[in-house]
Amino acid sequence: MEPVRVRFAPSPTGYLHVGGLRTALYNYLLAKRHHGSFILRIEDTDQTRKVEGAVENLISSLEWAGIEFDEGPGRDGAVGPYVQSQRLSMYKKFARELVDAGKAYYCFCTPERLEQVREKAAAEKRALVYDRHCREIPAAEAQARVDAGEPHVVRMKVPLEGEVTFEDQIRSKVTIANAILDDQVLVKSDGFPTYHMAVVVDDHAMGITHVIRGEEWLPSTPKHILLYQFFGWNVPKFAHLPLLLNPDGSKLSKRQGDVAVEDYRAKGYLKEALVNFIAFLGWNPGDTREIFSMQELIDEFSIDRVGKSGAIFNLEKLQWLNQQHIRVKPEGELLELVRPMFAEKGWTRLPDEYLKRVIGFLKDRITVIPDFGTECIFFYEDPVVFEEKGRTKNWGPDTPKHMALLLEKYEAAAEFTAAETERLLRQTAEELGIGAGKLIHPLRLASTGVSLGPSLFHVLELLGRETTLRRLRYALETMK
RNA sequence: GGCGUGUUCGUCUAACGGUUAGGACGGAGCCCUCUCAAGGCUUAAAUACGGGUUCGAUUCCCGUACGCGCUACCA
Repeated sequence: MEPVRVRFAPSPTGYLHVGGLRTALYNYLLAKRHHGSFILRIEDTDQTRKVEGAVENLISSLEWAGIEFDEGPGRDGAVGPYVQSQRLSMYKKFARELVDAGKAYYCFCTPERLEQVREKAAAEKRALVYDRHCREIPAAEAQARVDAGEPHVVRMKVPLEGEVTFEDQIRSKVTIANAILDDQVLVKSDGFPTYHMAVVVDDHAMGITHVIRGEEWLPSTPKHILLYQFFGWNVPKFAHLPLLLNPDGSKLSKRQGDVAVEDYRAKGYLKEALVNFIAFLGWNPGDTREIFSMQELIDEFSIDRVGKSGAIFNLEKLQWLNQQHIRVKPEGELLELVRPMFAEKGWTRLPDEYLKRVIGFLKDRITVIPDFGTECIFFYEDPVVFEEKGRTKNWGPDTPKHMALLLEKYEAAAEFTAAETERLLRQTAEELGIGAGKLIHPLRLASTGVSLGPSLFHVLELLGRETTLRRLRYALETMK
């Protein structure tokens, strides 16, 4: 069997869209699964939409997500270049071949005339296709007009009869009658190929075996197949992925939330979570497992299990998955993700060992990386104010007396471990003839400023005797 | 308008003709507990509609409805 070669072919119009990430991911997974090659190709045939820096941005987002390409811009294989604007001569050559073979023709219609044709068709409620006005111009005449410098495009000569049928890997058999197909423009008047010309030429030239792309390409696939036939080339396998949707069911768009991969990265989502989530939008392993690493996805992915219907991008599920991936990520790795934010907040003096333990405490109670810096800030700073709700609930008239007693015991404690601080507290409660809760809650408030957080005695142990006692004295002072 | 394509809990989905239609997120409740989480358990919640085919349809066929995509010298 021939080796699998797939490609992801974005246009450099800005950032990597999450829908694009999924397309790239599925291509990548299939390639890795079959020890094939994953190619990145830049489709910049529309000069008007080009955005500066977009290619670099696309690549960095892909790399962040852990999707490495085997061939592409800056990583030459045998079939480059991998940027379409650098392959113009090739398209020109093949377009010429098509014209000479009578499979394509020069069209001199102006945009205005085309517009009129469409309006007329719309008024008559017919399909809005080109009326083939230039299709029968004699070759010699057409060539003469081209030579004379008359503006023109090249159109494919779609057979008037028959139909194209192909087996989509996801949708099974799809059939479209040639009669309703447009005489698609192949080469624009600026000499650049259209998408339709460029994909076919490049996918063939680059030896692509499987074309996995978004569902929006399904209707134009017959034209592509016709082109393969015109050239006498092997047709690759096609798989058209269902779309990613907004909560209201429309095609996922910027207006209704973040769509750029870099947005999710910036908001503190782990690449592991985003990849896991995006993979499951349209694919599943067939059992009830949901937490998957990239390697596990590679091991189990198959196009057969990709669904047909569009999937709504459900942020809550992503949040849950992020939480799950954070929980299993080693503290040291989390620390590196969190470090820039800590630096911003000025928490640079705390030793790594301390921070790792804090992360250990916090990692199963947060959903997104920045939560490490907002969730329990008492790990990083002494509290200056005390939560009002906690004060009214847990700070009674006797509390100062109790806390003072506890303070004394803690000052004299032989060691300041979780076990010892807890023992001393329970002992004190017993002496006072009250429940331990009557001391624990005020102590939590006094030492952390809030009434939530991990196991109190472990918090105290980590804070250390000095910090704990300092905070207790401060609390007693301010809450007299 | 034309063409294509899709339709299982609110959401992501499982069930390749026979299931009490399963799981997960989110919701509700309970348990655990020094709080908040996490975790465990329980629970509500779906086969768009109408015809066929079949002993039997979520599953196969046809139609309807609705959604979505395409209909550019954009991809």
